[in-house]
Amino acid sequence: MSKVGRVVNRLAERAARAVRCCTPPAPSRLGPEAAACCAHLFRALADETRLQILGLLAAAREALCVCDIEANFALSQPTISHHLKVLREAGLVRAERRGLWVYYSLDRQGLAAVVEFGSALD
Amino acid sequence: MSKVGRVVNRLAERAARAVRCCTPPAPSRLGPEAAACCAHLFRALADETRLQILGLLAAAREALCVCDIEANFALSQPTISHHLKVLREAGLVRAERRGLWVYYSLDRQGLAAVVEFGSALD
DNA sequence: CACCTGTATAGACGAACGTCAATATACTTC
DNA sequence: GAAGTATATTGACGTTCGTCTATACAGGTG
Repeated sequence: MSKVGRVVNRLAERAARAVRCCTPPAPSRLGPEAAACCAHLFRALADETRLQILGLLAAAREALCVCDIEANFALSQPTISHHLKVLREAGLVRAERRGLWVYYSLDRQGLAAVVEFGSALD
Repeated sequence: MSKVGRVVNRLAERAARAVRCCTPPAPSRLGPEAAACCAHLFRALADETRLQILGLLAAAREALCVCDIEANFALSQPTISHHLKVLREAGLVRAERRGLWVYYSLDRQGLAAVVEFGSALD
């Protein structure tokens, strides 16, 4: 059976089961689209190296060039570049070119989103 | 060459490069052990389904049994059980057995950790 | 212009993850 | 204790992720 078919079957089966076991359904506080957006953000934070990069940028309190960041890890340059890209696309850091170097700094907006999420569910 | 060998080589090479390009090294605000711990937490949040489960529990403002949670998703029972386990082990939800059912509720401590992280880097 | 240096991208590979069907476990009821 | 229901665990499979090497691109310098 197709995947869609299986899903439909499962939902129909649930609808048929008239008696709910305990509490009535409550509308989630996090819609599917909001959840997808937050998941993208948290996926960027779900790696030890990326968290340490954020820690470095926070401690520096100023922009750092890639080679400075790279110097703190026993990882190849492309790997660091990859992590920076993930952080950038999640809105957690910003990049700025200065001549030959690219400087990265924290993007407070992304961090604010993290705090917001935690507070919203509380 | 072994992985360790490669890493050692890379570090030695960096030490040899006497001239740093721009800023002096700053101690990270997030040690390796703290980063690993936070990464574990965020990995649990890095999935759309798990975020929606948290949203459900937050909206309910009371414990929900697994079948109630399950009813909100087109996913198999073992899959939901798996997600609940991940959330449990991250300290984001708590489980409590009541007769035949297991009730899940938010664990504010885990959520507080998320907020703390966001604030700490700011 | 040719060359060098810093950063990004492409492609490959193994590990980890989300999902499922099948099965086991925990508890209740007859 | 046998049967039924709610939840957890196991093992398999395809996908995503982190890492690497090799290479491309961008911006300086002779």
